[in-house]
Amino acid sequence: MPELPDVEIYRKYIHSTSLHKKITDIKVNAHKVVENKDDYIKMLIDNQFKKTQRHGKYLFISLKTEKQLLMHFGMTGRLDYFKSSQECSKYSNLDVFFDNNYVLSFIAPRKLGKLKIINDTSDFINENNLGEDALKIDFDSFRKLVQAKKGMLKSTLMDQSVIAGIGNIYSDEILFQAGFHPRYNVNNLSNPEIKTIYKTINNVLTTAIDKQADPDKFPDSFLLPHRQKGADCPTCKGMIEKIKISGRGAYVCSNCQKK
DNA sequence: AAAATCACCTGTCCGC
DNA sequence: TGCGGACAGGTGATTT
Repeated sequence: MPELPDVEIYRKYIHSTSLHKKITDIKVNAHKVVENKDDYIKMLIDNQFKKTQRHGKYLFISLKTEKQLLMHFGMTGRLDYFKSSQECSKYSNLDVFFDNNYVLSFIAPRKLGKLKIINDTSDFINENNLGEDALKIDFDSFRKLVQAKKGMLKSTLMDQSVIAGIGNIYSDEILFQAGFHPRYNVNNLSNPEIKTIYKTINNVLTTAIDKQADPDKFPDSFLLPHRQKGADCPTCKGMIEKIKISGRGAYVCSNCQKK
């Protein structure tokens, strides 16, 4: 479930479980997901996690040496920290063993995740053409970026080179709460409307983080607990419909969301 | 430039 | 209950 709020929860998870412990061993289970060669990723052994940092949907873990371990969760990635006497998930891509006999597993059943040792986070962000983090960008920069775009609002929100962190689920939530249809043309937005969207992004993402990114804990006024075809809109009790945008499912209340 | 489609993988859900 | 197809919270390449 890895959009910005989920990745932020994972960041906190690593922060509270895995820092400042000696890494005694690692096990690479999915070579497709771990981009480095075996002898290179082995630099984790005898190393330590020192610090966590998130940018959009990417998580960076600083090592005791100058390097960083990059995590990207794809569509199904998650983490688990457990006693080494317990059994690892059969979908684990990488296991990191600590000297306290605990293990951190990076688990991505569809192998769409990515793990990699990198030298510098800002180089990585630049090379991968990532925009500013959706929670850190200021309004003026956001407004300028949006005004330079054309096309559908949902696509703009999900474009990681514009702002980083929003994916399919949370773009639906933001559009629902801001009251715009996913196909709404960004060119038609007024300044106050851009401001509304900016504030909604902030509100939705911070609320989601606050609720551990668990839709079951979200307020009932959110779309997410109702995000299925034929469900009742929490605002107008009309029907939530499913449409397709760029091959992705988008859920919308055409009564509440401006076309 | 933006949108759609496919590919990458594999588990789960839905309909017959 | 069983089977096949569609679909899944991401990204990147390719085509229209």
